[in-house]
Amino acid sequence: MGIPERKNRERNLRKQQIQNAAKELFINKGFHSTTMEEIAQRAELSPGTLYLYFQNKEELYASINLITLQGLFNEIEKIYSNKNLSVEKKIIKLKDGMYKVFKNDPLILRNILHVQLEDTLPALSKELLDELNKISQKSMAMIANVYEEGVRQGKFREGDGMAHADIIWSTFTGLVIWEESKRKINPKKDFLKSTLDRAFDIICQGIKK
Amino acid sequence: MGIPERKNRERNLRKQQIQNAAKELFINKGFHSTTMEEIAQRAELSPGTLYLYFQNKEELYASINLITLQGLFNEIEKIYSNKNLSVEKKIIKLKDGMYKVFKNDPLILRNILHVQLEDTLPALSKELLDELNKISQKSMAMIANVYEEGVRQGKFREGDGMAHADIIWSTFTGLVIWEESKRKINPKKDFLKSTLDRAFDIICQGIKK
Amino acid sequence: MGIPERKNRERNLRKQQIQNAAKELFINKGFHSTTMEEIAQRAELSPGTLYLYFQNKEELYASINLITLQGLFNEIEKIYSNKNLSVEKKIIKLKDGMYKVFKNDPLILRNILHVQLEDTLPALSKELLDELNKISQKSMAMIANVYEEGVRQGKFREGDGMAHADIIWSTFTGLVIWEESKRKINPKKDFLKSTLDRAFDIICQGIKK
Amino acid sequence: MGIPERKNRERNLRKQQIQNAAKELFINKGFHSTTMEEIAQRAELSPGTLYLYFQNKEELYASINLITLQGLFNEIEKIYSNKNLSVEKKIIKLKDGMYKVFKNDPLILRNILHVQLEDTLPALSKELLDELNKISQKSMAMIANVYEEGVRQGKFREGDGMAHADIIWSTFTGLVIWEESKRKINPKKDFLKSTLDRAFDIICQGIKK
DNA sequence: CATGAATGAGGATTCATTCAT
DNA sequence: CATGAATGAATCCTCATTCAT
Repeated sequence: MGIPERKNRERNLRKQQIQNAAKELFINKGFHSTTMEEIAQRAELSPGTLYLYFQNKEELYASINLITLQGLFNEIEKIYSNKNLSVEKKIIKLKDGMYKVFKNDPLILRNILHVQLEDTLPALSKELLDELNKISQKSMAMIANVYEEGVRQGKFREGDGMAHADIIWSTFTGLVIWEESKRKINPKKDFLKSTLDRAFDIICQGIKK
Repeated sequence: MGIPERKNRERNLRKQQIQNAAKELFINKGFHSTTMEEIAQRAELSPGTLYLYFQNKEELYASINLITLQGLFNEIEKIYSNKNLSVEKKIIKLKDGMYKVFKNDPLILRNILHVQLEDTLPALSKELLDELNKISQKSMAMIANVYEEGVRQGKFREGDGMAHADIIWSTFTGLVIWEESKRKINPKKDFLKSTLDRAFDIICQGIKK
Repeated sequence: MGIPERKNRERNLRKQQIQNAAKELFINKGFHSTTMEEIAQRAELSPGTLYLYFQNKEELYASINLITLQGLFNEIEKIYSNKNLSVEKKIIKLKDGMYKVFKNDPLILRNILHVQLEDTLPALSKELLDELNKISQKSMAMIANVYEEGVRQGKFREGDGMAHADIIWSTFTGLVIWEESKRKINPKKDFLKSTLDRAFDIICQGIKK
Repeated sequence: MGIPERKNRERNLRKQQIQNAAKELFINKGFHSTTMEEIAQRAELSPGTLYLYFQNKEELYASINLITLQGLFNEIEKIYSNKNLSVEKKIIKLKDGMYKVFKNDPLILRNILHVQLEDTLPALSKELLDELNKISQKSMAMIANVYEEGVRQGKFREGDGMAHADIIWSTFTGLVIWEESKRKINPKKDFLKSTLDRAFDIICQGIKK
């Protein structure tokens, strides 16, 4: 205990201070339209200081994603390994969990999709890219397991677990992107939650035996 | 018909020439990473000329999406106004129609998704923005109508038409990008058709009364 | 005649306009302390315009040196290929030729020396770097040949041609900058010509068999 | 002697520690490409500490030159005043002495020439500039005396001492710059010593009566 | 209409220097 | 004395847009 620890803690606090400022701006204005100057201003620091904590703009951007990505994985895993939940409940909970993560960091989905479309927009580091893929694969496998468990329990119609994981995941992402883009045109109306609920209600009905 | 008409026709051709060049670049490189210079080069025109047909970069970008949206929703309209189809069939047909369009021009969806995913574009002219909104709203309204017709016929569960249109549309788009991205990792396996069928089968089951 | 030719001519004029502005600044302030903004201002252009003619600052810098080297190369070649001159005369003439070039454009040597003295060789484009090296090597090779010819004719002492080319070249450049700097303290006295003559007289004596 | 002296001694040691670190970096990377941060790191100090010993970067740079400049002067003087050396030997020794100093601090020549070329790169203080000029003039005078001594002894051809000092000095500096710049392109080959020897061999032959 | 050279505002990044601890 | 985090001015370069031809 002592000075090194405190220093380290303070350093992490500063990083978070910057990440918080950056996150909000990236969400509202996008990667390109957000300037380092703006981030610095919002973080109440000078531009140069940002570079003491992050090598460049892209790394700062990437670091924000990494955090939320871990959050997404954790959320899914928590639900997946909850022994007290029925499979039907688990699917609903999965949706709620993903929604919670997304609400906290709307960037995450955008970035996952950018990676998928091999968009070179922000040149994410190979490290983060691998991390992204690894986590998303692990998450999909867990969702697939939930479905297969339901089939085994005679609750869900026969079907490939992976395919249904794709459906669950795609419905979620598709809705999020769509509602997000609608909110750009009419920022006041946010139907995401209710539409998501309805969609997963339909899915639950649809997959029941 | 006469000189004014010919002039107008020529003007539209030029616009298309520019839009085609821009479209490919925007799709491959994104909005910010594509320069007007590049677009001009690919269109075999000079940068200045672009501004004779489009007020600015953003307007050009928006106009492209207008085209894509129009093509897509023409397909929807065709199915919508087919009097011989039951509402259940219509939903299946909608999926097949959209699938056909995407199979025919896989770039279309990516382009639309790029709109949704791209950083914010502040300076769209009110005119174009309205046009974009009008078309997308009309199209979604058609899908909504199909659902509501189903409700009226006692076939579908009670529910907001618009919300279900969003669900149908989102499920479709979500699945397409997801499967497309998976095919990049394993190009030989194309599960899109079967997964789409399964997803809409689930939806149809799920919305049934 | 024709538009392309005129365009080309104008383009070259612009390049020269920029090079002239840059040359003077680079000479007076060095590479690092000269800003592109300053160059643009002196050339009565905007900063962006410079980049229409030169890829970056370093390329602009290199291009200036290319010009200077080329002038020098031409002079050396003229003497080298003159069949009527004995090797002794050629060495004297080389000195006179270099002196002439220098007198005609006193900036030349300073500029070349700046390349040599500049902190770090700027990351010149491979193209330009090759060109620079090629010319300087060809020039040195010609001087070396003159010496070796003298050796073959039994007039000069045995010795490596290249090493003697270095000596001849270095004596010249060394004297020019030295005398030039002395003239700054006492502008009226110009001993360069006579000191150069004496130096090459000594060299001629010294290399004689 | 006592505490103040020790303090002073320690202070000078710190200064040297910094100068040594800086010297190596300046030699290898040049003035502009060397950062204070790097110097601090190599000196195992913090950036701020550097400013306790030197007002700014340029003064640190200048202080290094002053040291070596004294070394150069001392070397020349030592040879000059050595009663046991013949004038011919003295000229050879002068070359060796200058070479030794240069090898120890390659910056020195670069800086002397920068001054001559009125390069404002590092804004050397007027103090150092005067010191530079004074020392170099004294050194030149000593070299001139050696030549004139040779003339008086009937060993060298008639001629102005100062002019021959210029020739000797210029040949040396010219060769050093030239070989240094060649070594930038091909760092492995270092012909300076042998070419210098040859050059002074030629000069000695050339000035002999 | 078309051109394309020129513009110049703006952004990421660097680094000498300072100052609170 | 020493530290090293923070500063912010300075610089290279880009690119959407304009305008004289």
